Amino acid sequence: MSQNQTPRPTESELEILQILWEYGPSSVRFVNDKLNEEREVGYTTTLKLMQIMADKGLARRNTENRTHIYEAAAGESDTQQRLLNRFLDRAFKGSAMKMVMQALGNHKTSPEELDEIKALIRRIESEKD
Amino acid sequence: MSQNQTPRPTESELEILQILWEYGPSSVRFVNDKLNEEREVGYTTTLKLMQIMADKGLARRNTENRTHIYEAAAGESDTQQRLLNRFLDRAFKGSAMKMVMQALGNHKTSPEELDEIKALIRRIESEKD
DNA sequence: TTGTTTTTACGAATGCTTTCGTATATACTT
DNA sequence: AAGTATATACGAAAGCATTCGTAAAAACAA
Repeated sequence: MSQNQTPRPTESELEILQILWEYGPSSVRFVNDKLNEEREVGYTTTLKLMQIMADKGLARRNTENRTHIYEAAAGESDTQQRLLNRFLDRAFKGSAMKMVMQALGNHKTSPEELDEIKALIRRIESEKD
Repeated sequence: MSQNQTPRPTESELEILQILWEYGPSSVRFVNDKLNEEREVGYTTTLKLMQIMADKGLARRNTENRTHIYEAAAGESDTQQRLLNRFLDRAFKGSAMKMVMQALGNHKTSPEELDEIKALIRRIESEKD
């Protein structure tokens, strides 16, 4: 029997994951410094959170050296997909359409981005075989 | 000085708001029954939640009769928009594009829905003036 | 009127997330 | 070697969301 899927991260955990995804395996010090560019967070607060994340299986850590190095256990896209599905259910009763319409409607989307979406739609449509 | 914006609903509160949006002003009994179609929830649990929602300004209630009637204070679209913006920031660092691509890519979207989105894109493109 | 049902009100327990103080170990500096 | 800086570990406090027990009031039924 293998382990279950990694659990859903809390908001603070997600904030840390974003940093791990962007910069790769990092020390607590590094992550805490990054967090403090946004808002004040105590070092031991970040440490504790990252320890919990390792416990939960959200992050892996290398403890060979004194300074432990943490890395995200799950990929960014996988995690986003899971969070998105859940959010979709809760806030939009599962209607991806409604949500996409809201997102496109209210976020001023650039022409280039619209082109990208059109390209994606064409790709999806042609995959129908 | 007027009141601040209505606060962000928690997950349980959102569940109740969905019912209020769908069925309009409702009693605690009605909402609790609806919730119980999905999962078991005690009556006083629902009552308490709805009282808190009234406190927070998420719902308004009419207390003229013995059975209080609650209604959502904010509209569904407004609330969805606010939740979406926040979710976008947290999970997708604010990139609506990335999220839309994920949503379209992984949710099997029907041809009709794709057409709707194409229509929306055309509308956005033509609004450029 | 007396007992039953339905409703609101209140408070408290539980559980989860976040924050941080303190202790201890390890490395670095002089 | 002694003192300072940096790291992990641990536990507990604080805050918030959720759940529910109990009491009191109001309506209804016999």
